[in-house]
Amino acid sequence: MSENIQDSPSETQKADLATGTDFIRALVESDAQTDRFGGRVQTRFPPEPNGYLHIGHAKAICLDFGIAHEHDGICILRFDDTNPETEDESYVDAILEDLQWLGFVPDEVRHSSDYFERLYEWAQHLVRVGLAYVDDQGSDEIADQRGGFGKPGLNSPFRDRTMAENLDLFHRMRDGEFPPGSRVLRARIDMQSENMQLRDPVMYRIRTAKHHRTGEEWPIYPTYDWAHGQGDAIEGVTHSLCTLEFSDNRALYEWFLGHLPLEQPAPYQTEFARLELSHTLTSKRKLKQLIDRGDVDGWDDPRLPTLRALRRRGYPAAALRDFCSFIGVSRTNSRHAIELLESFVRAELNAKAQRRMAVVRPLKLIITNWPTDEEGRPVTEYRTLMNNPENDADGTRQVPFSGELWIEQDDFRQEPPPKYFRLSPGREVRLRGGYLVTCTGAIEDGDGKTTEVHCTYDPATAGGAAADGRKVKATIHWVEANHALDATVALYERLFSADVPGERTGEPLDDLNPSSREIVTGCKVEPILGEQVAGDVVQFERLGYFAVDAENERLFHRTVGLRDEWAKIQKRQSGGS
RNA sequence: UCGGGGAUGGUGUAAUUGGCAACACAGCUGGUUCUGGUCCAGUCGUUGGGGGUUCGAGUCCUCCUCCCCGAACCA
Repeated sequence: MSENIQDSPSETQKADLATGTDFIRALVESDAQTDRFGGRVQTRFPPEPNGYLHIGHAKAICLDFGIAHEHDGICILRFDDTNPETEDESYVDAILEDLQWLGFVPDEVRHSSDYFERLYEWAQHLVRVGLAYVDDQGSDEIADQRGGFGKPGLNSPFRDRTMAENLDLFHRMRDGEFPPGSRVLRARIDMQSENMQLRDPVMYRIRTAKHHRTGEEWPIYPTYDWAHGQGDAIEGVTHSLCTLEFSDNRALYEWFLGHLPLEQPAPYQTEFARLELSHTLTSKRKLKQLIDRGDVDGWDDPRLPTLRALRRRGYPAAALRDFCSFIGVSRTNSRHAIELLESFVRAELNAKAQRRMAVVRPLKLIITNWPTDEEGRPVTEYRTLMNNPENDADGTRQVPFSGELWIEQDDFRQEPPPKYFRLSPGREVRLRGGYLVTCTGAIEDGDGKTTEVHCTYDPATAGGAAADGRKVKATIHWVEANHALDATVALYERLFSADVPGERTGEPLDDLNPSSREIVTGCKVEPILGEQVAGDVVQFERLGYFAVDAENERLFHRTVGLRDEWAKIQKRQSGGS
């Protein structure tokens, strides 16, 4: 199930062009040379188990694991579970599963909650040396006293308690003597600091919620700032990589570690820009809102950027990894075009996905000169088609063919527009892997809608090549009508129509694309598609890549469409630009 | 308002650390092709603004502008 990604070569040519160095790798490299950590490199990936992993996490994962492994170091998966009110075991499992799918195996799995006892000891140490105190105020008062940008804060009236009193109170907090919210332990730093993070930040709060691992053992819980760097130090992390919004927390990270009796050199934090993608969102809160409102079906709805959704949609993990390595890391806030991600998906799938034929919007095609049997039914024969012209090793398959076929409605026009190469009266095209056929006419219903196309075939063109070397301008796909399987196809478009959801109005939901999903039933697919299993991704020739749904093997999710030259031409013709 | 960070084509990332601004995506043109796919060739186009140092500046100095983050007992 898991792949050894360190040893596997880049999956695509593009990935080979990825830059080998970035500012973080340069930093790590220089530390390795100056022997700051005795030549050791260790990282960690620290998700909070309160939501699902998304494409943004994939970037961090590739970085954290990539850097450690490049230096023969380890990367620990650490669940940052310091807030029992929002965290849950089910997310732990989901994160493990998604991480493995992405292709990474943590060298160790830990939890911040493993360190509660050690953290408690260290906190007492800080109290003893006068660097932490118990504040009896509520969160509103503390917030009021914190001041603002350019406005210094006020010292808490409890800031100068004696060490003995602080220690006693802190012990009693731990013993559960006080109600939630009544007291906190604060670091005693500087209420005048221009860095708000340093204005006596809270280290412990009192909570009665049941913790998913420690149960009711602890009535007090460390905050992120008090747990994170300490967890890094306990594990032996050397390079603590996180996103830009934690930049101001770095001073606090260093302050805590600088005042603790550590045996090893302290790890240090480096920030990088988080991954943003056009036409989508990675905010947990907003994602949850989409689900709660019913805009999407759930956390694995293929329109979402969560890893489970991407997997369900058919995005190969290798494409995600290649993409992440290609975009690199920097400190510049930016938003990558989702088209770039898609180009990696196509590159990977073009090489790996087997070809199949499927007709999404069927139109009957009758070959009027096709032989029939004694009972007047069209004779069936089997054509041999390549499973993947990009990879001979994938071999061939037999596909039934007869004089009664389904073709795509788009592939016939009674009156062809300029540059339209497909079927229309009098026009000859190739049925892929079959024969050259010439359209002799079409039947319409009362509303002028074409219901049946009539053609004659040239028996001398079996396989699709004309003996006389004559060329046709189009090759279309088909499915033999009497052997066809019915299927349903889910066509996806961008979830948000705007490049940057919410840029106009401030509300991303205003930019929701109302037609981000179209479910088409009554599709006709070749019989072998009945043998695909959940998660398989194939190319429907001329249409795109499609993934077999996990529960319904006759439901195909469109992973991504093929590049479509004809669509571009039409767009230009309709005066697009 | 204070502090921190950032700005290179349409988009994103690079530039041997002061020496011909490159790569990819997107676009466009053409070629190949039994997928209007793939592939191949070509093409378009870039250092936020002013001043300075220098033979030479994306890179150094200086002023300005704009953008992002920060005032949870969230992470």
